[in-house]
Amino acid sequence: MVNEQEFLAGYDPRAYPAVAVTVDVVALTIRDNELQVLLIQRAAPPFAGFWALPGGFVRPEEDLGVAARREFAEETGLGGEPLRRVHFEQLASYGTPERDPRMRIFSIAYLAFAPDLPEPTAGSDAGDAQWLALTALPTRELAFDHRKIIEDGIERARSKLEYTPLATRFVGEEFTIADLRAVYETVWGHPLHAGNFHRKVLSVPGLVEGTGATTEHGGPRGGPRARLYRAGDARLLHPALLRPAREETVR
Amino acid sequence: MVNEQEFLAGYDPRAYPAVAVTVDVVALTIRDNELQVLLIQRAAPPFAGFWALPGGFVRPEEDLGVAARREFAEETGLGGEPLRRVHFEQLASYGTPERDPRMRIFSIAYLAFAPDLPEPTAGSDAGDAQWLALTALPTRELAFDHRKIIEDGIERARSKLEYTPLATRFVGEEFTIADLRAVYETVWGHPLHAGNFHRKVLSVPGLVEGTGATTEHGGPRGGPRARLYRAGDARLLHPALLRPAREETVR
DNA sequence: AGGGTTATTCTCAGCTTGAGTTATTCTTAG
DNA sequence: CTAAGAATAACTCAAGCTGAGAATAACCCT
Repeated sequence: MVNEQEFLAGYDPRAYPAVAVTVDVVALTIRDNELQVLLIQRAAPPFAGFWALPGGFVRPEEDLGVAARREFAEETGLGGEPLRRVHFEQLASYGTPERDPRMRIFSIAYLAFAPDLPEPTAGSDAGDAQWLALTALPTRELAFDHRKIIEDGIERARSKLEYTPLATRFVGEEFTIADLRAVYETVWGHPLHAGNFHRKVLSVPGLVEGTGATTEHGGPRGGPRARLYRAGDARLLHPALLRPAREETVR
Repeated sequence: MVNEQEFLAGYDPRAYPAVAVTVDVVALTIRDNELQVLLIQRAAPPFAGFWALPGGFVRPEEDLGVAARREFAEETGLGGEPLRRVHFEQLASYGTPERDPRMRIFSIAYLAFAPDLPEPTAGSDAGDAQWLALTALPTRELAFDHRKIIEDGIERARSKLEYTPLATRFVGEEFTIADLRAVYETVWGHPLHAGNFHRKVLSVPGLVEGTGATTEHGGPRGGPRARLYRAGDARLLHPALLRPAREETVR
């Protein structure tokens, strides 16, 4: 047994089997009223033909968050202002020795939240990138431990909706309370009481601020014009917008 | 620009400058009514004489969590059942290119919560390991980005007390409600209403379960014998035990 | 013009919270 | 031995928040 000092001082890590560090991005968006995740189809082994998260090696002088944004941008063709509206945060790291059959690869996963984006095929250099609905995920063959990473990302997203204004990242610059409610219902996967949600959203300080304007028309199936809102300046929601407790998740 | 498949398939990462992956452990405990963190004093450059988190390289066939536990055990001399009572969880990863002057080192930080432990000098192989009160931290010179890592760990601990039974990890097997309250007050850094805390702890399902026994004596300055409790089987607290909102943290 | 749909506002009971109080048990100082 | 001080545990009460349901009004479509 040696301690850190001796280890760092007396040992050349280059003598170790090489390791590599990648970033993988769990990019979530809402399309067609479904939560969708960005996947690319692998062309080469291992896991050729399997679907995988966008990601790749961190470059020598590159910061982790920068690498995650770069990988996301490469696959989606997104840049400039639209890219700035996408929220990135570090999710977790994965480093089981056998997670990649070629060598020891540590992956630092990032979570990205984007408003409704176009199919990524146009303008990107990824031959086979696509948004996939979460409901279609169980039947897909996923590479490496990416299924686990996606599950972790979804759980993070669900809980972050509770106590941060993250939901506003899934909608456009201006939105209605119903738009916001649709985000919560989609991510949490069950319907909410429209009246109570409305009351709650307006009562939490800094969640949304009114623009004074309304939608041009009512909804496609009727109803009055809805008021438009912008994201407020809160970074945490107090009191939080809690999802209904499910007994199973507690124990 | 190449995508992940081409990159992984066509590029030998060994041609890159070598990178290394370490784990660092933010181990928190409560001693003398203060939140304390485990630090070791570096003997060799860089940052010789500075204090640092226990940590070291992840071994070739070693899982991340295992590496974190190993590093913690090496510094504290802890093993067996006492070590099993320590809670470990992954905190975050740090990989800024210039965070270590020698080479590109990615660090995956873990957070550990332990009940009152002895000074780590006895039985460990770390010449200069010690528990340091958080209040003494600002005047210490810390190596690398370890100050930032500790801050992230503390914030994580504070918020995990709210919605998990983590506080029971800072006390012994059996404890009184007052013991538990002391944990919350110490970690959150401000006093709580004893009566309300008592009511709340007993009303959250699965947080604690009574043992039927009481303490042998009353408190050192008087008061009746307190009932003893054990940790319950809840993994999440519903409803959560929220810390009083501080306006500054919200925006 | 009328039926169905939706945004927004109300009502109301039940629950939780913050703050304060009370009864009781125990330690310590005198 | 006794009184003062301290802490546990239980209780009260007002205020705020939640879930459920309903009312109102604006708007789409046929």
